[in-house]
Amino acid sequence: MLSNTTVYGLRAMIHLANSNQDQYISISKMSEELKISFHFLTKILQKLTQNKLLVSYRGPKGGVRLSKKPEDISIYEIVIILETRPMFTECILGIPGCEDDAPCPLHEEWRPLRLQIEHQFRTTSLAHLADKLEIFGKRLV
Amino acid sequence: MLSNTTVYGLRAMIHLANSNQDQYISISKMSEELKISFHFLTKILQKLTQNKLLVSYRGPKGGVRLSKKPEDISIYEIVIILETRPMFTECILGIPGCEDDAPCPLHEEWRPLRLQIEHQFRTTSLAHLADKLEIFGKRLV
DNA sequence: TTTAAATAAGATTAGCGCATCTGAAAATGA
DNA sequence: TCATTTTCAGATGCGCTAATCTTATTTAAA
Repeated sequence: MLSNTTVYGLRAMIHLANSNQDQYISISKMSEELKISFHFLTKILQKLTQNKLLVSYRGPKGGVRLSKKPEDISIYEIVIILETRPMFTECILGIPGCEDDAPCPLHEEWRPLRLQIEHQFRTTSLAHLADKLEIFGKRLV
Repeated sequence: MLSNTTVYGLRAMIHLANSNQDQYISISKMSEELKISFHFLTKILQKLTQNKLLVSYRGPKGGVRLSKKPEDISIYEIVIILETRPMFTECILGIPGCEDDAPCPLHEEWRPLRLQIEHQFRTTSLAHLADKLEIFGKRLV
């Protein structure tokens, strides 16, 4: 469903939403806590930094932090940035040019589900997920 | 969402459901009509044959045919056979052991969507899709 | 000013699904 | 029996994402 890259990115972002927003969090620390390869995580967070979802700071005491409040970051944004395929729009049968006007046989059945998934992703914020982590003791590892 | 293998398999099965059930359909003919590499399609249909969804016959006039009525084959069965990942059960954050009792932060939001997708796949038959192809002129290529 | 800590960026390697190729086996028909 | 058609099965090559490695750059603190 989601690539490893996206999954790691989501976990890292939830972790950041659950951390102190006023300080930069070291990527190496995060990679240890989340059990993600440091170099790979660096690459992923770079992409999120380039796309303005994170702010980075180099040097000692450096790291990354969220660019806006966790309430204002949806997991939709993260997925769009990290996923190479257009998962919220692509045809379930992979038929080129499949759309409402020229649908594949599965189009009508798939459309509402696709929209529902997109809606859920758009309306789920990092803050919401971080709360769950905090309050209900859910896990990222 | 679905691998190429699964997508090709689904298209081929819909094509078969839309063909004469009483005769074997040549894989090479199908590969031409569906614009799928012959060798690759052969591999996919072999898997479906091994899993009893198709019956094959070698030699001249050979090919494959559905093992039961199109009404009785759901696309769920096809996906389960061809997809390597357990897409109807896996955690959206890829966290090992994530389940109702030990959920990840996204578990509650994802669960109903996952179940809905599974239900749609389980209740969509090849016959239904073949009808659409026939009646509404939808396309597989 | 120097050293160490940290991200940035590019190059390289590994693994896996995708796709192809080749030969074997089975069935038909002449 | 023999040639042809077809699926079956195993091996091989390709390409992309995943993962690693290396070097450069920035910054803080001693």
